[in-house]
Amino acid sequence: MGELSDDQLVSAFKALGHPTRLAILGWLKDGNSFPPQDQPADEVGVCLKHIQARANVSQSTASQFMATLQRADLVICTRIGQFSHYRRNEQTIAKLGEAIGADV
Amino acid sequence: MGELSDDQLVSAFKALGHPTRLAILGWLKDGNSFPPQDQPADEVGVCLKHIQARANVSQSTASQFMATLQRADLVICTRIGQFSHYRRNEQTIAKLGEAIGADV
DNA sequence: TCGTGACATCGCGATATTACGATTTAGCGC
DNA sequence: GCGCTAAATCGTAATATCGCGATGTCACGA
Repeated sequence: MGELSDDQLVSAFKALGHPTRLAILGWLKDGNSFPPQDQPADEVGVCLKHIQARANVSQSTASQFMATLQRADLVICTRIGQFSHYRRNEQTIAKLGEAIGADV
Repeated sequence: MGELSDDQLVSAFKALGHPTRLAILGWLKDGNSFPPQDQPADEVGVCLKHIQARANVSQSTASQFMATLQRADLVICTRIGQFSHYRRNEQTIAKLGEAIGADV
């Protein structure tokens, strides 16, 4: 369980430096607050469609937001059939919290 | 001692989402690692000139970096005579760490 | 295999950020 | 006052990000 590199820190901070992406990460704390879906949200994550609906952006924008969060390792994507499910990567988020005060 | 608003979180993350600004905040943890100056660095902060020299950027760029960090409340500026001294705002940094996991 | 729905990627214009040199503002010593 | 230095601000070109519609890819069901 290593620490986050400087590059990883920067890309995580960059990803969080946008109001909608920051909000999405907060929403994902309670996956069951989203509409029901075939797979349980608290296991496999929330379907992109539901994230898009709550964020009120186009499909492509929602997809790109999640790709940015994923590149920063802040979320994990699980694809099941046609659906992409996103859930928080609590490990990275915890490391980020630890990095503040230690590295930062 | 309130918490950070969403806007404050976003602007703090945005400010940290740049490798040089992130590095500067780390450097400021040990003000005495900079060249000596009239005022003690661990009391009043580090002179902009020394930050500029270590970051290896132009004077105007260094000034703007610090202004960005200051707008995000991550550093405090103390002007003494002609010199602007910058030190970490540990209070905001601590709140930011707490916000990760709570809000984020 | 053909159509449909879910998602990713492309291409684009609009906007924001970056980093710089030049200029301005202001403090200091003479 | 004058010159010198420190720092903020201005103006700029280059670059990156934002958000969208259009297109491409893939899974599913009829």
